[in-house]
Amino acid sequence: MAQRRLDEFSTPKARTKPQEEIKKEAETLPLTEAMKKEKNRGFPPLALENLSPSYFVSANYDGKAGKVLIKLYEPVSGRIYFWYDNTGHKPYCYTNLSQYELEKIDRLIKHPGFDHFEIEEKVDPLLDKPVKVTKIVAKDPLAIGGRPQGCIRDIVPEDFPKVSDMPVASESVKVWESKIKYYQSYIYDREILPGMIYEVKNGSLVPRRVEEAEKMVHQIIGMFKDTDCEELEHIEQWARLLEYPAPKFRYVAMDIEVQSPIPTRMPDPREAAHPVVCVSFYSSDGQKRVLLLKRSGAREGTEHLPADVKIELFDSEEKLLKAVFDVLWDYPFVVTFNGDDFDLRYLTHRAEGLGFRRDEVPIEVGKRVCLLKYGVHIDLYKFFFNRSIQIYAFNNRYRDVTLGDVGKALVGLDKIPLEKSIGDLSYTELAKYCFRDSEITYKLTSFEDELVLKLILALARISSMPMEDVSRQGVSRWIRNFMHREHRRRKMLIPNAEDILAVKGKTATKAIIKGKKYKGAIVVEPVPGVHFNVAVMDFPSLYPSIIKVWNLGYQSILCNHPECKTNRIPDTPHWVCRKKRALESLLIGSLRDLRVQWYKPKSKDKTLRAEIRSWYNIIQGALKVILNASYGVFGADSFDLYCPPVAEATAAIGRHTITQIIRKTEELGIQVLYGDTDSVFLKNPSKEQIRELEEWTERELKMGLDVDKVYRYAVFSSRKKNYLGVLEDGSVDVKGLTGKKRHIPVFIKKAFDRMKERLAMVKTPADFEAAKKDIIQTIRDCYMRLKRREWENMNELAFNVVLGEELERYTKTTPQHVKAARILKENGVELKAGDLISFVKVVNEPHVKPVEMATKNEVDVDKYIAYLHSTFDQVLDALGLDFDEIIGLTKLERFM
DNA sequence: GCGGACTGCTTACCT
DNA sequence: ACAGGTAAGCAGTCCGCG
Repeated sequence: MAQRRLDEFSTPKARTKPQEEIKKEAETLPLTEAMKKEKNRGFPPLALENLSPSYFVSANYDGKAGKVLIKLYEPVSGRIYFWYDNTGHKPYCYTNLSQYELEKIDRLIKHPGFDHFEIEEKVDPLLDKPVKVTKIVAKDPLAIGGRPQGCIRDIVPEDFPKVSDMPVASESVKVWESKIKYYQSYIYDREILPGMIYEVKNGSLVPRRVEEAEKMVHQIIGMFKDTDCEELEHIEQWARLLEYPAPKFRYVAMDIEVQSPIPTRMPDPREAAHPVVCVSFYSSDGQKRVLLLKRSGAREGTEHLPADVKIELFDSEEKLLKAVFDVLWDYPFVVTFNGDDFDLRYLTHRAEGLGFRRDEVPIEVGKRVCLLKYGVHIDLYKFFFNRSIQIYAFNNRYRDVTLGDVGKALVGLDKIPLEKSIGDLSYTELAKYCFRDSEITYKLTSFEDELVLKLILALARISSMPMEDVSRQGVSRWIRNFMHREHRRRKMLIPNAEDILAVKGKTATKAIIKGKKYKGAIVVEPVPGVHFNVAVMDFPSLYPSIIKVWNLGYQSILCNHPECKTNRIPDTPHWVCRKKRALESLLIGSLRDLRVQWYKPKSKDKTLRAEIRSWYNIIQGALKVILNASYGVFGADSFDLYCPPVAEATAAIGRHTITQIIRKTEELGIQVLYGDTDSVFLKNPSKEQIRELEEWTERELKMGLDVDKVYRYAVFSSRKKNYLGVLEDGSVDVKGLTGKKRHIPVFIKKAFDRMKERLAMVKTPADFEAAKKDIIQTIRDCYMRLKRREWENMNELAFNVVLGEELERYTKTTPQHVKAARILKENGVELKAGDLISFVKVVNEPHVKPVEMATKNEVDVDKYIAYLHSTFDQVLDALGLDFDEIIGLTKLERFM
């Protein structure tokens, strides 16, 4: 297959115009007032021939210019430059109807957005053969799709059967690629790479070569020289994307405060009925500012802010907003926490209400996002809310996605607690409070060498998405987009989801859990008890390895070659293609290899400079996030390349793999204590046995099995996904035990943590006797304090449970936290899905009360003792202890 | 009318 | 808006019980 390398692209075939000419055109466009006013500063800031190397950070469709607009960030000046498309690229979609047939469709030909037809040869990946399709080219993206009615993509299948001479079923009329965002389509077609470095030459965007990075790419290729050609090509492409340097970012963090008459309620940003009384900024180039609105009756206050914070007092809100907007017209990156839904939205509507003209406001308000006309807005709330980011990039270090909790967990900085409402604060109290929020937002962006921005940049490169989109969308979009890029590059039609499903069908195995689509992983029954010297062996990224080694993808699974039907997937009726490599297998497989063999080791290599190592660590983290989701997306019907048999096959091969490992392990005379999905826990294996197992796995299964960690000892009950392991250095892994779940009362958690600390000190089996005595004491102590109602405050007894749904939607049952939430609501507290409910168990109906309303004497102590019991049982039976006996003894003592 | 066996719902966790 | 598997507690239902 003749393919161009990614670094060779970008000499657009179409006639190009220099940006000056575009600028002249832009000047004839109806320039907005603000644009004219900004012109002395050079607005729009065009990317001209002499532009220094700049990062492609964002792309959008500029409706006024009717062109794609690309934002380039030039790190030396710290400014954004605009580059408008000058190749005449137009939006389009494909159809299997011929030009002749399409011409009969009146509504299409007369559509104001219709431009022309082209005939193109493409490969249909579901048929695996070349097809001729008609490209319907439009004048603007909304003509293809996006309007509620009368779009080309709907007209074609609706109208053709009616105008056809032959009876045609509307399902046989196909339209492809009509739902791809226009600027994404542009990015794929022009093969420009978001996040990478560009210059402007003869009006075109040209990639800038960085020799140092190319050298590393070369080194990586050398390391993978034994891999086959097709795979190597992809390794090279990924490596180039990941080795090129990141810029130093120039950015500002922002936060606003609004004075609302009802302090418990968040002001509505659509109405923006109340004044913006304070705005703070904290920037990478040293600006620390608090802008305050003069309020009648406000006290000066006595709080101290850091000396370098500049406080500015405004006598009108208009002037304050103008000063805020000046900052937003200036910075290439603006960072907020929830700015999409609050800060930027509120500012915009407030400004409208105060009579600002549209073009004086630097914000573009969308349905769910707020973008900037000049720079790039990153909403950290959206980014940290992303489950994959939360779990895999930050190892679940923060639990609630609030500025305070994320700040505490990642940068050790909490919000300032407020006892009064915003309106009752003095100037300095308000300034201090507001400034702290900007400070946390800033530090969440700057910490660990600007990790967050670099992570977003790396993900933008991998997924070919603008930084704004990548920071707001989920991992399935990232994966979809790099798959789309590859389809376009190979001139493959991007299949419609319903066609994949129709051709490849559904699943064949039966899930254990009711309502699931197919059978998943194996969990081995644990051997209860205390076990010394336990080696945990696992497959690094098992599912991506399977996708790679077994050539899994929507094309290859259940392919139509008769000779492949014998290439069976164990434990399923499925087979997989022998003849042609699937794209998913290639792309995910090469990413996996790069992470495991290059980025993971480099991120730990102490011989490298700290900043290089930190970049490698960011990259391996980005790859981890993508690889961890790369199997799940095939089983998610929201994914555009949804293919249930691919997900099912992956899980089935996983079961087959771990089953074989267990069989081989036992053959080698090693006891398997436990295992889950991709891991086995081995009792006291010898070095020799481990080596033999590793070699056998590599040879027979073509996959690496590593020793992940060795526990000095591990404690298992009979429960799956429940254990405690003490590592050689004394640190303790607790998995799944109630004692670590976040909803349990602090009072019980403290006792559990004491036991954990005591167990960490145990080195030999003999040490256990003393440890058991101490643990018994801990439990008795906790029990007695409950019985005597000796706790410091009611919060210690609170269960903290997330409200998963809106309150009204609990119709089938009423769980306890919902009961407590309803009591809160009756008392005027506003609650929504995602809120944490803190409640205490009490004696009288309905047996729960919100913490703040409960008193010491109504606490149902026995319920807490029962909870203490079940929490400790998970460990006690393995230690040969019995909760009732421990408690019984104290009862005896009391009566003696 | 009441208690035990059972199922279903909900949340939090593991890989 | 990535997947399935497991634990735990409680809500709700059904059935038997002179």
